[in-house]
Amino acid sequence: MKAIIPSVKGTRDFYPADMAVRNYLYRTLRTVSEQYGYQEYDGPFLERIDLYAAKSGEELVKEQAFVFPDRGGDEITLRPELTPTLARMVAQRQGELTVPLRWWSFGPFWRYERPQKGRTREFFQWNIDLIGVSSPEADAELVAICAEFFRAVGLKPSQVQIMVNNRKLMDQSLADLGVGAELRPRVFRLVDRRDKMSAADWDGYALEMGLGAEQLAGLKALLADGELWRKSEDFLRFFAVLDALGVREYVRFDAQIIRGLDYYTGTVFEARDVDGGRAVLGGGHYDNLVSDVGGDPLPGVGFAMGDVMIGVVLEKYGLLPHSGALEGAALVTVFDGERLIDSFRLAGELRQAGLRVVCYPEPAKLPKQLKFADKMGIRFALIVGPDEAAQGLVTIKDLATRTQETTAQEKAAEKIAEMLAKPAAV
RNA sequence: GUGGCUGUAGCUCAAUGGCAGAGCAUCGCACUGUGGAUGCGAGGGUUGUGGGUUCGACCCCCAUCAGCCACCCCA
Repeated sequence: MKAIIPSVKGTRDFYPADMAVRNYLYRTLRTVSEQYGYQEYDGPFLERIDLYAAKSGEELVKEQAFVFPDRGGDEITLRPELTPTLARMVAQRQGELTVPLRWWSFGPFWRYERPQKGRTREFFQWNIDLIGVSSPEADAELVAICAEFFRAVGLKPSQVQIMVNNRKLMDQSLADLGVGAELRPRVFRLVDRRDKMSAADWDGYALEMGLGAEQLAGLKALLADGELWRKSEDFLRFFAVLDALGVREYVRFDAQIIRGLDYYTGTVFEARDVDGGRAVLGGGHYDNLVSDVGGDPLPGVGFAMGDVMIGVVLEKYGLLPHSGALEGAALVTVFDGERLIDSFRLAGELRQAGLRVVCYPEPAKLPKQLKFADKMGIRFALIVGPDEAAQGLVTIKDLATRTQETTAQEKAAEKIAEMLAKPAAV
């Protein structure tokens, strides 16, 4: 191959088969979102850098956003996340929006990261938030939506688990251990890193930051305590909702889940491939998001799921749709040069009747045309040769069932609908 | 941004420093009114790119780009 201009690093080309996967995700998460009464929204793909500088932390803007000057000299960024945009949109119309808001979105985002498996520089993300209520039930609803999505794509609780914790509970538990308030944020970071360090290093790090030996022992006991949530009234209510919604089996308490983001103030959760440990989505409860961009305080809970990692996981479990097929489509074959125009005419009539129709664009041998239909996943092939043409007939061949019948051309659309209704089997 | 591994046909991969190959896929033919099989055949390569060492480089060295892995980060 010579001199093909390469694509931008970390971007993906969406061939029809890839596009089918992307649309499958979009369709599925839309269905789940809408079943819970959430409304779709979106913001601009370009934002002023100030929007993120105000909030998300230095790392995001300085290291991981695509930033460039526009012709007027303003610093513009390709959006690396949606939450600040959401906060602004809510703040701008805070007086007129009816809370609680239930909003979702699916669109492209860009982060200037080093690409690897499950991580690209251009990706799609599902964002879904419930804003305006602060209750364990609201948090549970979002977690339930996660679980419903997993169920909808065929992921089982044995394959993916949503792990939940609560920062307030952890904060209180640390206080009970005698850990001072000023030290607790650093202990959170420590907890967040536990799987990334050796046990010895982790212990050393803990002691170094000022934890006493008995406090460290207490912390370890805390992290290992799978029943810690039972001490929390909020958690009891939270899990009761998940029970009621029938998704309890997807969710489990894990005191080690902290999440990196500073703005989470209560419930935090992330979902992972059980056999791989990589997070496919994450979210939590926040109290101050809207006030951070200048609005009045308004609590909320939400999560974000990228298309890349969930795609990797679905692929791994063989849950991606084998796409490419032109569902329910028909191919009108071309018998010879003289009848080419008749084929186009028939194709046009069938389209008028509501069918998805491909017309072979030139005369060719019948086997070749049938092979083409096969490879394209087109189920029906229509043949009008001299025999049929003389009587205004058409032969409809069902490639899936290997059967065919000949009918009047006017009845072809009807006949195909009839054949479509029958399961293809095979 | 840091460290490491890997780049050979569309795909998966071979080839002691000595003639760049196979399978699958694609296309054609067997097959002028019937598809997934079979057989035969064809096309397809500046070995990621650019330098260097060597009589000679897919192979060794340097750089660069890309993919992957770990870190970082995970909005």
